[in-house]
Amino acid sequence: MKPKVTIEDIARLAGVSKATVSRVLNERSNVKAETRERVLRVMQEQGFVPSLAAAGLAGGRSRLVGVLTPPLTQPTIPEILRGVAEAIEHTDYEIVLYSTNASQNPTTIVNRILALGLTSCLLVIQPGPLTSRLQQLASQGLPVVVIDDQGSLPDLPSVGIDNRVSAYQATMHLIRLGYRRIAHLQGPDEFRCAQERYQGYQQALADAGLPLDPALVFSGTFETSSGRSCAATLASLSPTERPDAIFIANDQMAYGFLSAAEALGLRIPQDIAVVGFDDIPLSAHVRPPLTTIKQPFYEMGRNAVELLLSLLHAQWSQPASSTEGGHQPPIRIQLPTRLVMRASCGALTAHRRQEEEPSFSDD
Amino acid sequence: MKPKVTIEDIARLAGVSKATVSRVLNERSNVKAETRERVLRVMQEQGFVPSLAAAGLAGGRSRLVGVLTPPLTQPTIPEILRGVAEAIEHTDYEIVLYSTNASQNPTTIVNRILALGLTSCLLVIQPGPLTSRLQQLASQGLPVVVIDDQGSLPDLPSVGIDNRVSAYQATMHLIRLGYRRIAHLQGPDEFRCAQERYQGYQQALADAGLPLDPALVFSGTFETSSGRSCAATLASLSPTERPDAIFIANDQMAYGFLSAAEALGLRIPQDIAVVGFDDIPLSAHVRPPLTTIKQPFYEMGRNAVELLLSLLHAQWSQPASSTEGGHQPPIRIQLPTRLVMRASCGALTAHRRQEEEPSFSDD
DNA sequence: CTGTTAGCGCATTCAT
DNA sequence: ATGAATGCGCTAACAG
Repeated sequence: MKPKVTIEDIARLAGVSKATVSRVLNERSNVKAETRERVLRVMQEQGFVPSLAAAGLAGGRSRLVGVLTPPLTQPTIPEILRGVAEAIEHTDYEIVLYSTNASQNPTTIVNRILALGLTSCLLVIQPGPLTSRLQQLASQGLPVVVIDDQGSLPDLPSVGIDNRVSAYQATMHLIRLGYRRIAHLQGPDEFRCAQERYQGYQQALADAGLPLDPALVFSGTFETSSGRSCAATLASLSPTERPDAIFIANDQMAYGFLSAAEALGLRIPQDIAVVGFDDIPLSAHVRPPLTTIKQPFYEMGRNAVELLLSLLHAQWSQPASSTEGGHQPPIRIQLPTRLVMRASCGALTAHRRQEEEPSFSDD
Repeated sequence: MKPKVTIEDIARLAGVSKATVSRVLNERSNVKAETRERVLRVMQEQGFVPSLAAAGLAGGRSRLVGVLTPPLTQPTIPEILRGVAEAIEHTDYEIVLYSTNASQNPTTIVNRILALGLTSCLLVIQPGPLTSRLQQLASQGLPVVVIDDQGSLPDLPSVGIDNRVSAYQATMHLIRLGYRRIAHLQGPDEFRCAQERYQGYQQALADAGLPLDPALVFSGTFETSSGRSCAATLASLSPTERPDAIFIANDQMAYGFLSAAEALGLRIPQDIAVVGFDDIPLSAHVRPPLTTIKQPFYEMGRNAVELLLSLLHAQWSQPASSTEGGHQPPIRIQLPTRLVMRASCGALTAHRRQEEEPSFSDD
């Protein structure tokens, strides 16, 4: 079908041995400059591209990175993957995509991935239930990097954000706007990020000398429905009992809150100001547009790839580093977040800025 | 690091030759039932999974499907990819993801993909500029399937929708609601789907005995800004000149229209009813929620994979089918679309249904 | 039905 | 600095 150009062809045409061609490909050992150029030229002419499959097999070092993701329709994922793809683009690696749907056991998948022997390293988004398995693999020497946009922060190389500080900023923003009775809708306790965001909320109140009213702290599931029931609860309170603002631990719940609030006659932000967390694409387009903490998803993807590749290369350099965990201190890349101000927090009620008009990006 | 279990191990433990093990793996030739079971058992015990890389190399038939996509942040893509991933899931193939960003020449990428020799077939979403290159490859025998959510309908195996019929439905829906002066905002002429949608619009008017007023047909770019300028134009018309409804060729432009209309004081749907095309996730959440034609993106992904794999297997079965194009009739899978009624078309103004309330899905 | 023999395209020892 | 030989893990002809 397609007469693939092989190293052998190049070798013949350039009048050298296959080994030499391989040498100029991998730039490892020394090749006389003149020879190298000749080989390179022939490769150019023939449009030669080495077979990743064969190279991986022979060298034992596959240049495929496995990327394990939740369903791509989860709103945070595409932007992360865009960062991953862009970072990979600049390397000679390729992405093997393993997109899991909820119905399958992730551990099984991981095992299958590894057994296939295709990929030599793994990038995992939202590790969730398979954290322990990943830790085991990592300690056995498999380069693994975790992107924890949910902030699970396992004992693994990871990139993510500082949830505590970010939540602090969100809460403090409300405080600065003059709100005093500030509620919080938490994520589920199992998520470390939920705890951290709660801590940030607490800390902000404390620093501002505001009391922490347990009656104003609601527990949610990170899903839309939690937002709705929270809104219902607040709507049933008398205006004096009711908080004047709320920090909601993720945008998804905030959507539910907004939508239910509207139906229940609670005006946002006049009756209750809202700040969310994540800044997924929809957040700019709900009514009112949601003030929220922007997670740098794209950058998380990029950084994760860079970290993963550096781990991989480090492993290739140091051949016999203890088969069992060399127990390197787990690397953590923490990216800055940013408060995105929109209408839901009430900051723009006085003087709306054009930038914050509901407009849709042109792509 | 990880002592991979090889065929050789299995062969030794099961007391057979490597070839036999390979045979039970590929289920091609006959193996005595007893032997097969023994081998299978050993494989189970050892947790053996054959190396895709090696199998591909040796057999010349890689089980990796290359998937070429625009940036994942384009709103139609994640849902398509979800379908692709799910379909692949059920097979023993894996996905190699090539996500392109606008800045790179897609033809170069395609060449690189093929040269790598990793993948033996290609799934292309939104082929756009590289259609001719793909056709060439396909005629050389490379299994290629195109998902044309933009409806470019090349001379290649493809899955998509019937844009003409769908546009007809959209327009006819407005007509049935009683609108008589119905405008259309077109996509760019280069896109075949834009033409087809325009034809559907025309046909609907004709069938209803309504005149086609060229002054009510606007040309756009499929981007948000087109929607905005179109809205501006309509706002400048006197109420009698102004159309009472508009069919917009994609949702993206409809967003611009909605957003600008609001700013300009045009009420949707009271002043102008709007129907879009695509039904991307945002469409349920803009104000007012957008009535639109739903493209079955998920199913498109699934069907594309199935078609691609069937092509691939067909090729493996018929060994020497003309190196040059056997010129099979280009297969086309056409999936049904569906009109999703929301508020922007005015159909719900009288009796709103709960289903159409702005609510957010719980996932 | 099953074992034996060759490679797939490349990286990596050895030699020279 | 370069060539020759060996093998990665597997499939695909061959033989028997």
